[in-house]
Amino acid sequence: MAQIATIKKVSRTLIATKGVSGLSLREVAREMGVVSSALYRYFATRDDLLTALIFDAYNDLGASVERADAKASSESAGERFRITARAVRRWARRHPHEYGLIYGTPVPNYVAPVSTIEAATRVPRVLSKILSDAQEAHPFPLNVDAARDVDQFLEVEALEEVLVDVPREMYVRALMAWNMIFGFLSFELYGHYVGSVKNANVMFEKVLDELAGLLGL
Amino acid sequence: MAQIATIKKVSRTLIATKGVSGLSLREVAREMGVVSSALYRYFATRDDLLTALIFDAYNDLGASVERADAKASSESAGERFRITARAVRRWARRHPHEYGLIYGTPVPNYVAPVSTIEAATRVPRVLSKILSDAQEAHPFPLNVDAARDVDQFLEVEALEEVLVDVPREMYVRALMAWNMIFGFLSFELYGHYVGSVKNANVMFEKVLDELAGLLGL
DNA sequence: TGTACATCAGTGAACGCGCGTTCACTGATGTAC
DNA sequence: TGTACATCAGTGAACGCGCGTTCACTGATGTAC
Repeated sequence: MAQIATIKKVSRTLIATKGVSGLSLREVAREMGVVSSALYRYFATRDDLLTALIFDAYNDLGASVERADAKASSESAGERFRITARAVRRWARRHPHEYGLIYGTPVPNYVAPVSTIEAATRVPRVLSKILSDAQEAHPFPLNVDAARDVDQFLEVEALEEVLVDVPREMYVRALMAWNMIFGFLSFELYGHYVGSVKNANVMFEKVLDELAGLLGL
Repeated sequence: MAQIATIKKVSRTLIATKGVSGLSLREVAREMGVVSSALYRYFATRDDLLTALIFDAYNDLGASVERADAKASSESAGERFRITARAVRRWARRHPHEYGLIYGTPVPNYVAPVSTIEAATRVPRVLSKILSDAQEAHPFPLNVDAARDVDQFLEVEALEEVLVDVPREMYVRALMAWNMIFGFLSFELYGHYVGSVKNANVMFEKVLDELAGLLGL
């Protein structure tokens, strides 16, 4: 295995036990049975390693979700929505610390490079495609008011490249659904459902039902 | 000012610049012009200080929200809901790092003591009171199905103590609204709306409209 | 009113630790002629 | 086929740093008789 891949793999298991702030080049090196300065051949700095991990996390999540949707291509839009949302959740539960890397509290003073932005849109793109397919199959009655001032508070030009063929009337609800899915996962993974939700699997399905209703799926 | 209060105050400003993981007793001491061992008179360990800060954050947020709702007591339920949700958001934006302390990625290996749990329910309690008042004033048509298996996946006994007089049919949507508000703030504060939402104030209002609709407010 | 003692807040040195990063280096492997 | 050289992966010592925590201590303030 290329050393870069090994370093990243070890880093991921380290993050899984100690959290992001506990990731240190020295410990990665120790774990690999190599001297710490050896890693500088592959990553110029600790932040560069972090960037690579963040980039990979977005892409790994994105690829999982794309795969799930591809397998569900013959299903109804409502079913596709649920299947892809479940894929997001499955990935998050399997990789909680990588989830934290991309959706948790940002590392102070760390600035994500532009390259991660594109990777970050893979999930929204899938959800968006489902919405536009649904709208095409049987149009959902749209509230005309909902589109009127949307350009006042949303970046419509940028959004149009992700929410392709999704009517502007749906933008707010589409963003809400996206946000709700990740908000749910943060609550689930970070323990805020302790004492209120005892079966997150079922609760997630209920939330998906509500979101599907909101989106006309 | 009692030294304990000073230590906490300095810790909060330190967290605000360096993040939670950057909080160190030595730096707090330095900032106070005191030797680091002096702090051990007040906090037996770094984690104890962290616990105090988390406890305070929940209570500070809870008190803000309670105050906002108390001032809005003569408003309609829909207006009270919006006012208190805005109070949550205002607090979060003014104290982003304390928000992160309680709703961000948990500190690895840190276990919150039971005492924080009660403090954490202050916000849900306010939202819940608004719901039950609304239901009393003009009952919202409830979907009977929504209450049937609720005890299968929710901690109904515990929830009944927070969601007092709120019909079980509303539990799922009530939890969703609570989760959505904090999910929104995490996205806003952690930069996930960069490139899609350009005016979070307006977007937040749209989200509140949708949630109010869902809750029958 | 004065003395004796206890309490309290903070001092300063030290412990052992881990970190990111630099730098001159060695030794193995691959390439060119 | 053999020699000379370049490339590559990793070494090991060192830099300067900050951390949490312990411990015996000093000196000021408060209290009791």
